[in-house]
Amino acid sequence: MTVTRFAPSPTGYMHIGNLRTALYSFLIAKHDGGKFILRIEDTDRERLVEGATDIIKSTLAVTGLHYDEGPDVGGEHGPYVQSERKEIYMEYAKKLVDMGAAYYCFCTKERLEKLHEDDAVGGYDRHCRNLSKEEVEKNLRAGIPFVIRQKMPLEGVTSYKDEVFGEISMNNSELQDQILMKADGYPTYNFCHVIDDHLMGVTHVVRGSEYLTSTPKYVLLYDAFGWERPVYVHLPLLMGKNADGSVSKLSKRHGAVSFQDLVKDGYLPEAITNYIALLGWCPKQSETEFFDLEGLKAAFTIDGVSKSPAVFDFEKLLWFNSEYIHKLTDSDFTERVTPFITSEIPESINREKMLALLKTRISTLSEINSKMAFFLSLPEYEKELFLNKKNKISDFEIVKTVLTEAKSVLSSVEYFDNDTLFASLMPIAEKLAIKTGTLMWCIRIAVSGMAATPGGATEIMEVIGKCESLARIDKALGMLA
RNA sequence: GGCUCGUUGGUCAAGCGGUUAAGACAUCAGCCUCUCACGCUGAAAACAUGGGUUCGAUUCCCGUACGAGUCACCA
Repeated sequence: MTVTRFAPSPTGYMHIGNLRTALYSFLIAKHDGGKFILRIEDTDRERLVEGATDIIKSTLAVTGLHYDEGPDVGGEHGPYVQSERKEIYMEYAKKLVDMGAAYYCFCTKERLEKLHEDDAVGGYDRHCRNLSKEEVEKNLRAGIPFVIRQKMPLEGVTSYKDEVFGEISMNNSELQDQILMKADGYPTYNFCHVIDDHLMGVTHVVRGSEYLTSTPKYVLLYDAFGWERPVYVHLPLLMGKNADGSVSKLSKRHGAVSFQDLVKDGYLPEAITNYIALLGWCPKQSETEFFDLEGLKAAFTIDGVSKSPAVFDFEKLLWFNSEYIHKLTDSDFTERVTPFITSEIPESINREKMLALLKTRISTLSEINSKMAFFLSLPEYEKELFLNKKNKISDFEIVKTVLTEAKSVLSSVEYFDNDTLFASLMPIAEKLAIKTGTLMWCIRIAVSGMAATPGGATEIMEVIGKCESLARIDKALGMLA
């Protein structure tokens, strides 16, 4: 059975790149009916951020990335938080030392820093690699702080196969004797993820391609323990476009890059998921780009994952989002957009009609406020706005005539719904021998005060009602007098 | 700098030795229309570069350029 995991470290918000990794990891498992595990990698005690784990969990929940095993839900391989598994790592590290694949290192931070500054050395000089057993015992007994390092082969080549990138080989001489256990007793990522992945039965390791070149070290660990190596699936990076046109790893300076920021800006979780699924992956033979989670599960295969980094395109996300908003039923839309509405909507407004009109014209939920403002109060406008070349309105006389006629017709209309209004108003066009467009242009400007509006004149009047419509027409007439 | 990886229109991308090199977003034009939006139609727009291999390379190999990642008691 395919078992994958998402193993974030709780250091803050949920980056969109992380979410994509979680998504792909989830999909790879679910495509095969496998298991998806959430594991919290909190071994860096200094970067730990309060509440970060909750953000991770809630993000996975709203995007539908439900995990079969993990904190809260449990499972047979728990605990799923690394800080609660501390003893396990030391045990395995010591095993490695006994096998001669790792060693104690008593070098001080100061010494390491000095090595670091000296470019000629190029990393750790393996000073403690050949300490005698007696020396190690003595240091241990003396309570000298230590770390445990992996003993890399000095020559030869280590290779592994990645499902996306193919065969990757590194000269062992390139490999540092990396730290497995830190002086504070916590393991490093380099060590504990291997232990956990093995213990938890993870079959496919899915993660960003920044791990491509360190994976040989992990593979060596599996080999040392005599464990079966997992299938590696490294994902292309997500990039952002800089102001000067260059690209770099997607980060805050490119805009809202955390899931919650995007949601706060009015993006729908399902639109975000759909869009990021397509960044670095393409379905084999598909006519559509629209996928819900079920569709993704069915369509997702690793051979559709690309190798080259993808630039995150906010324009396209925006398009996906507007498409998803348009597809919402009116009641779903109302439910989801309401929390974004910041101003009071008066009773006189036909709220339902207004939202229906706006639904197909906004791209993010937060746009609702600016788009609906003119319904609530008439914006200031110049009378020149009535002039319109296409509708052959070159002077104010015709505007005045139209509005005067409209006012008298409207006064006797009882039900202000779109169809009735349209039917009542049309005779004016006939009477004055003008086009529908000309007639409606004058009225629409009067009731909206804007050149471009969501919906036509009659739809707008349906929303604001008889009283307000007539008041706005009166105001226009006053301006023109 | 060493190592690893990548390079098809502005962006996401299909292609997997022979194609008029798909499609989507964005852009532009036209149509539709009670303005806008939607929708429809169309346009412009790409195989980084130099060598091979081959009857034939976007596709395979090598070099170059450019880009990215990585070289932590971070993950």
